[in-house]
Amino acid sequence: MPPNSEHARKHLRLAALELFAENGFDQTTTAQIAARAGLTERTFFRHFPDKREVLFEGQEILSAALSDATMRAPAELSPMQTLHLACASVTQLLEDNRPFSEPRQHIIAASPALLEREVAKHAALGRSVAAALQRRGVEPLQATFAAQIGLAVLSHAIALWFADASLPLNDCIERAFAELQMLASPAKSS
Amino acid sequence: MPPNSEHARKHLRLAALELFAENGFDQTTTAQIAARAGLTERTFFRHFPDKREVLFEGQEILSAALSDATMRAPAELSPMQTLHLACASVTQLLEDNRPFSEPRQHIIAASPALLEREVAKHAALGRSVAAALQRRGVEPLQATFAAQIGLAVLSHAIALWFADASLPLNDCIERAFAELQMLASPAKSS
DNA sequence: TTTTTAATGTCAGTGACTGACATATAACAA
DNA sequence: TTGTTATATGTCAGTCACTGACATTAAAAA
Repeated sequence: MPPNSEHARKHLRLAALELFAENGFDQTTTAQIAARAGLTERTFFRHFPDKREVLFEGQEILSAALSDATMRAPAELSPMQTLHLACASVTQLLEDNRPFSEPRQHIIAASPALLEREVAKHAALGRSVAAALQRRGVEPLQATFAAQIGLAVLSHAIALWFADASLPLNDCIERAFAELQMLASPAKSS
Repeated sequence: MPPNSEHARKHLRLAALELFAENGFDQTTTAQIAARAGLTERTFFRHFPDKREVLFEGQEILSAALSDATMRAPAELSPMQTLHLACASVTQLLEDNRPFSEPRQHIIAASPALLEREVAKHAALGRSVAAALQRRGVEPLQATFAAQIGLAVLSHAIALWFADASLPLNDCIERAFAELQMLASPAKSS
């Protein structure tokens, strides 16, 4: 094979993770990351479009999985039922990634710039799911709205899951969708 | 008075708006903005922490209004009733700002970097509202969840409002909250 | 072994952003 | 009026993220 590229990406990601954890995102230069990986700054930018992106790889996998599940759901399901099913279908993916995403969250939470990128990724995920709903015949504005709500529920489920490590993610998802119904129903008090 | 600062800010904002509309965000340098405002690049960065922020002023006003209304709502209201009331209480503010926010949206939508900042502002608004709900006694995770849902409803209401200029924003808000109930209720089909 | 191709290195350059220091201008006091 | 002070701005040098152009290496295939 021609010189392996995955090898370099892996090392760059690892070096970045270490340096961000040690010195913080802002105090770390891309040249330092590249140096620790035994590479040049220029090579860093050949693998990642910008300094932040080194922490956000694999996001497209979740996005694709969620969108696919949304499109493939039985046609008779309502938008929210569709999203419920789609969320349930990506639990395995999220559970596999948990060991990686846990330390990442700490780093991201410590830097406004990284937080900004994180919410941008979340918004992109929302647009992707909304597009999938549209392909099921949902009106554009409705699709965007439903996707936003569905992702808020998923985020809440993940928050519950992070708060209590013993709970399976699937249970958290069930609970989050149940809490959505309670929140949205007009009769319910606090 | 000592040399007026508001004057410079206004001119910088106006110059930026014009240049972004003419040449796009990426093709505009901060030096150009400052030059059109009759100032220096250094002065630009004394008034705005970064190039994007010149488009995002007044956001704190909405954030403060929404948080205040959330905190001041009658104690017996449920979280979602509280947010419904809070949303209704900022319609005037949003309607007054519409002439400014409409052209801004076009510029923002044309630049990924600006879109990223916009969703970051939205997320910050969500954190602020969640904090307000917490001060009403709502549990942290619940508060974050409810705030997310509430802001998604408000966003949807604004989308409806932008889609049909003849509708009053208040009607859009009522409709958006009604649509949330329909979406969330399990019995309903698409 | 030679050729080819993908990955990397080198280097110069742009533009966002910052710190340090100097200057101007308006209000206020003498 | 004149000097003093505080705030806004100018100037300049420097760092760092990011890019284009071109040269170089190393593995794969011919």
